[in-house]
Amino acid sequence: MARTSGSFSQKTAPRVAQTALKLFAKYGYASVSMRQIARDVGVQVGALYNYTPDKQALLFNILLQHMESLLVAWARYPKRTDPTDQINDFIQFHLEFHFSKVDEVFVAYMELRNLNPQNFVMIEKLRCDYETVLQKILNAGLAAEQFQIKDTKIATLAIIGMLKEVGTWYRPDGRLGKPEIISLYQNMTLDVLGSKHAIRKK
Amino acid sequence: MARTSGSFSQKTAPRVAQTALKLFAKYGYASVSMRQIARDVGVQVGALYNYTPDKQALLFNILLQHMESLLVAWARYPKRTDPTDQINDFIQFHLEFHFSKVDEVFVAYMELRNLNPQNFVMIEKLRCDYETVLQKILNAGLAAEQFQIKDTKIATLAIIGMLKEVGTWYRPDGRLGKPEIISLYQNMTLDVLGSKHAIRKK
DNA sequence: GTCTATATTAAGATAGAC
DNA sequence: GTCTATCTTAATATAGAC
Repeated sequence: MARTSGSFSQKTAPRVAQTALKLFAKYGYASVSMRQIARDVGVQVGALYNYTPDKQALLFNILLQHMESLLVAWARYPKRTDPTDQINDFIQFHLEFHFSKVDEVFVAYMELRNLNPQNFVMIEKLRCDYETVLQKILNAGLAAEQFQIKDTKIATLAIIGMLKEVGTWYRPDGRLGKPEIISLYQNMTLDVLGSKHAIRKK
Repeated sequence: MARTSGSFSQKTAPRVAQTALKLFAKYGYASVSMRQIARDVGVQVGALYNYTPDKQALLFNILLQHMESLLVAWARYPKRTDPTDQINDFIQFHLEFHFSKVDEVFVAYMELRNLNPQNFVMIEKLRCDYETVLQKILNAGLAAEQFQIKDTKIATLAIIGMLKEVGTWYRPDGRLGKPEIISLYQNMTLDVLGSKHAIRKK
C-alpha cells in the first residue's frame, strides 16, 4: 500500500501542522515524538522532514502564526472611542478568538519554555504587544475617569489571568453558551476596573 | 572519589525530591531526565532508584505533598465568620502560601497531564477540594447578601485564574512587596464579587 | 514526496560489585 | 547506599532508492 509518488503533498502540509498542534496540546511538546506525529498524519517519519526542518520549528510556527493572527485580528477589529466600550469589545474579541483556537491558545501558554532562546524572544515580544493592548485601554479609562484602578499593571495581569483560565474549562457543550460567558466576563472585568457600570448592576 | 558507602543517605533523600522539583519547574517533567536529576543531586543515576520506584512517582509525590499541605494549612488557618473577612483571609492565605511555594505551584499547574491516569484522579480531587473552599465562601457571602454574584462557579474560576497568574510574574525583588500585592488582590476580588467594600474605595 | 533503512544519541530502569 | 555497567527501547534526524 505504498503511496503514489507526489500524490498527497498538498494535503500533507497542513495535516502535519494540524496534527502537531493537536498532539502538542494534548500531551505536551516534549512528550510528543516525531514518530507519533507521522503516525497520526499517516506517513513515515522521514516524510515529515519535507515539511519542517525539525521538531522545534513545528512548535515555533504554531506559536508565531497564532500570535500574529491574534494581533492582526485585533488590529482589524472595529474600535470604539469610549474606554468602557473598548473593554467590552476587547473581552468579546478575546474570548471569541480564544473559543475558536482552543488548542493554539493552550499550546501558546504551556510551551513557551520549550522554545529555543531566539524563538522565545520573538514570541514573548508578541505576547507583550497583546498585553499592551489591554493596558492602553485601562490607561485611557483612567484618563477619562471612567475607571478606578490602583495599579494598572496588576489590573492588566489580573484580567489576563481571569481570561486565561477560561481556556481550562470551556467546552462547546458546557453549561454556558459563548454569549453568556462573554457577558459575565465583561461585567467582572468592569468590576475589577471600578467602572461605574457596577451601579447599573444593582 | 567514590563516596563512602552509606554516608550520604539522609542528605540524599530530600535532595532528590528538591532537585526533581527544581528541574521539573524549570524545564518541564517530560524534558528532564533521570540522569539530569542524578547529576544535579551529585550521584549516579542508579542511586536515584533507592529513593523512588520511577520518575512518575517523583512527580506524583511533589504534587500530592503540595496539595495536601495546602489543604492542611488552610484547615489550620483561623477562620472568621464574616464572608468579606473570609475572602480577605483566603486571598492572604493563598498568596502567602503560593509566594513560599513558587516551584511547587508552577509544577502543580503545568504537569497535571503528565500524571498517569490514577495519579491524576487523586490530584484532581484535591484541586477540586481547594476550589470548593473558595466557592463556599462565595455562597456564604451571597446568603449574607454581602456579594452580588451572577454566577458563583464562574466567579470562583475567575478569581482562581487571577490568583494563578500571580505565579507567572511574582519575583521577591519585584516592584511590589507581598503586602501590597495581597492588598491589591483583596480589593480586586471584592470588586469582582460586587462587595460593598467598593464604596469605601471611592 | 514518500519510502525503507540507518546513524547517532539518549532515555528509563535494573543487576551485581563494593 | 552508591557505584559501574548494561539491557532495552525509543528519540531526532539523515541518506538514498523509487
